[in-house]
Amino acid sequence: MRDECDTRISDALMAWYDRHARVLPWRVPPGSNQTPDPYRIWLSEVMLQQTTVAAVQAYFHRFTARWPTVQDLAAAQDDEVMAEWAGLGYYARARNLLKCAREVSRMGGFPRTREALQTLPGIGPYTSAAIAAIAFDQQETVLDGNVERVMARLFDEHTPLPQAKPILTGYAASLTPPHRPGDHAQAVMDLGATICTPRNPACGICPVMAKCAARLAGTAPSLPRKTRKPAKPVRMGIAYLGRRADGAWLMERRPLHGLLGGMLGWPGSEWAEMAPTDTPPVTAQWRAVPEEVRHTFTHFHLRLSLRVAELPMSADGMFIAAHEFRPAALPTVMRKAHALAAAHLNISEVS
DNA sequence: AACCCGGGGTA
DNA sequence: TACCCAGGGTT
Repeated sequence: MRDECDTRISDALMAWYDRHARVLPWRVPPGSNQTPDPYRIWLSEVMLQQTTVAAVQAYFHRFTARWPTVQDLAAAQDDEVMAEWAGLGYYARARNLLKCAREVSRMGGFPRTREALQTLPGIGPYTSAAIAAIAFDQQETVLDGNVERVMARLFDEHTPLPQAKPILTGYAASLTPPHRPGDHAQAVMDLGATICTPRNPACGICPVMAKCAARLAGTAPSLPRKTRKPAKPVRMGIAYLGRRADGAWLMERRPLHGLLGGMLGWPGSEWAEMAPTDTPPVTAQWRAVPEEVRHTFTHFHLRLSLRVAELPMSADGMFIAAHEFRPAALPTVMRKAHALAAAHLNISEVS
């Protein structure tokens, strides 16, 4: 934290933000007399981790309608929260969200400093700074993908990420003003999201174009530099979608840690680069579905073969009753598998 | 420091 | 296809 900053750039940014701030459901508009609700700021920041604003909005509305306060969320059941999070991805966020809500509820409210916030589950360097600045008006500096890009361009920094992170943090800190640090943070992120975009930045309408070293050098579109990531391997697997005569589905709760941790899923093989062996969870007349489910995760492509069967009422395993089965409560790959299997079984079910 | 962890939009 | 997105946790 520092007391002086480059006011030429930050003033221009703030003036732009006052006129062009995005309207977002968790945001207090610039010039408003409202006080930000730390619960809503925290919830939005966690949802926005590696997730676009467009994808978050509907989830934010559902969560805040169902759980208006952190105490409400703290009192929720784990399964309800995981089901409500389904489809948003990075499911460790949902588990940490609940842990965090319960700690905060027990403490009687959110701590106000970056240091204290960062000890809470799911709150790291970025999110702690964002909450401290936006919800509690503290002079903290956020560094996310937007800020990295804006700083790399403003200062024409060619050091590749992630090596450049400390350098870019220094630049960002040098611009953070003592007044309205939260609006400043949101201004930089709005600039990165709407003007200083990864490709084809709109330098011609940028409020800080006169101070941008990369625009002067003509290097803006190529910044920030990043080390190339290796190509994703393809993994294969088999999933078994068994349905009883009463409409109940054979499912399993995935282990708490690891891929899709804590979510409902279909029993099946491991997902590996070697072709899987066909080992059904229960004995039945399994039929192969001719098409595959294709899905891409963070670090691999999955090609999932499906087997379907009608199971006897006496079959062992965890069954989800027809009236409790909701495709929307499944992670996307499991929802895709169900949609394909249902089409193959010619089941007419409302999703 | 390296690795793990979703899903959707975009060029 | 590859990159991007209001990153954090684990080892």
